[in-house]
Amino acid sequence: MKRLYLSDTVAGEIGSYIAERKLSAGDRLPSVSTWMARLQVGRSTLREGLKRLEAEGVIEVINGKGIFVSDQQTFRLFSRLHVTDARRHLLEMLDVRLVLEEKAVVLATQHASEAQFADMAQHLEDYRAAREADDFLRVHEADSAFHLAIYQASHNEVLVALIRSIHSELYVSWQTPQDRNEVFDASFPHHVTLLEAMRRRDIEAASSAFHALMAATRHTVEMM
Amino acid sequence: MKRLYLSDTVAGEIGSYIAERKLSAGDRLPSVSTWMARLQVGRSTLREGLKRLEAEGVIEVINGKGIFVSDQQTFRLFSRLHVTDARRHLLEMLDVRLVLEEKAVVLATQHASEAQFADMAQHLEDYRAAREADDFLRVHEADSAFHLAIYQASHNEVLVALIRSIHSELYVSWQTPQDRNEVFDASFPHHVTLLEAMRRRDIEAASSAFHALMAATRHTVEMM
DNA sequence: CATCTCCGACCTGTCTGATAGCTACATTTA
DNA sequence: TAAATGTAGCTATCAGACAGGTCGGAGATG
Repeated sequence: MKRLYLSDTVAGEIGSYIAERKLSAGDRLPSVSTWMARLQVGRSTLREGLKRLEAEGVIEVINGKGIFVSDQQTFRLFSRLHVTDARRHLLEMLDVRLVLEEKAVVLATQHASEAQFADMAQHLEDYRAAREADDFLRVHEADSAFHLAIYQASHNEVLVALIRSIHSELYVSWQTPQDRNEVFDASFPHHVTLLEAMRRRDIEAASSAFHALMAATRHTVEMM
Repeated sequence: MKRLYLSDTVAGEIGSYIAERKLSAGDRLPSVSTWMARLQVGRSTLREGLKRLEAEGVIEVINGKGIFVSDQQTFRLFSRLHVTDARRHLLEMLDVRLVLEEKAVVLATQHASEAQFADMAQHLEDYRAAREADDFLRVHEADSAFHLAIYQASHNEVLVALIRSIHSELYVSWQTPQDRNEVFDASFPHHVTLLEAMRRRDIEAASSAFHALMAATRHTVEMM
């Protein structure tokens, strides 16, 4: 049933090229004319393939410079989701985040290395320092980094890929300018408790600390 | 910093056209030459814009027919995930699926309407009939439809959007041609038990039935 | 010698005209 | 009536051309 277009084949071909050579962010790919000769296709066909890879976030084509491997793909998960009730939407997102991150917490408690725990501790320290300096941007960055570190420590690549993809859409929305202090002050102690529990490899305690953290977050959303 | 290319403007323009007129799946868009005249751009530029929208899953361009609004966006979550160990990858996917779908099961048990339960029952009946006819394609379709129905009955739009987006990548992979019978035969009874428990609004029973189902699936993967 | 300017090689962005192939539908034909 | 054919409209692809961005080196300038 699936129609096969040359331009899609081109996209696959170039994607394979990247995968096979294990190229990473910033690496440069052969030029358009090189690919035209190599794949024996016309210019427009090739560019359509490139455009598709670009839309998928695999590559970046820069005028005058060349074709480069992109650092990460960004998707638009909710771009076509018609959100009528913002508060309800936030609560639904929290539900999804809850189950994904709880899994990450459990896996991280089991599998995280000491270096990864140290990494998390550093993010928490940044968190505290930024809060003290009333630098909310950095507070949020540190908070994000802490949670991302948990996902990474889960050693589940699918989970990491998934959360990286939807992170911006899943986490950003509740950054209301109002009452930031409350949100952060309420959740910070739970962060500390969570990290300590994970470090002790105490799944029960880690899980319950995480639930307490999410309960606090949910509470602030429900108050909105 | 963000460079503005005409082809991206085109994509935005056509996207707006769809949003403004609230077009939905299957609706037909003006032809390429119409757009060329309307936006005053060349054909290749326009087609690059279309290719981007196509990659984002917004539209579908079919040779000889025209340009149509697509029913769902599909993004490629694992396109850049270098999978070295297929078996481990499958197990990781199962972990992610487990937590997402368990949440869906619980929510569906609480919130599903009778019509939605009837829908699930119909899919199960299709499942059984297809299995009897040894029509594995339809077996898989019915199975997919059953699980998707659970997500939809959860009434959590974020969950639905998420699972719709990654469904093809999260579920397709273990369709190994070999031993299909075993997989399906082992899991079918659990499907029935699961539906009955949800229908009774018995969260405990539904949850444990779902776990049994996933345990069976995990078992077959681990045997691979 | 150090610095600046300019030019040319190489790259991508866009346009245009032409051709082939696909699809749906009306028309003709057996 | 049903199959074959013609046709209009559409997308897929190609080839060539030109404009504009980027970068580094040759040469001018001090």
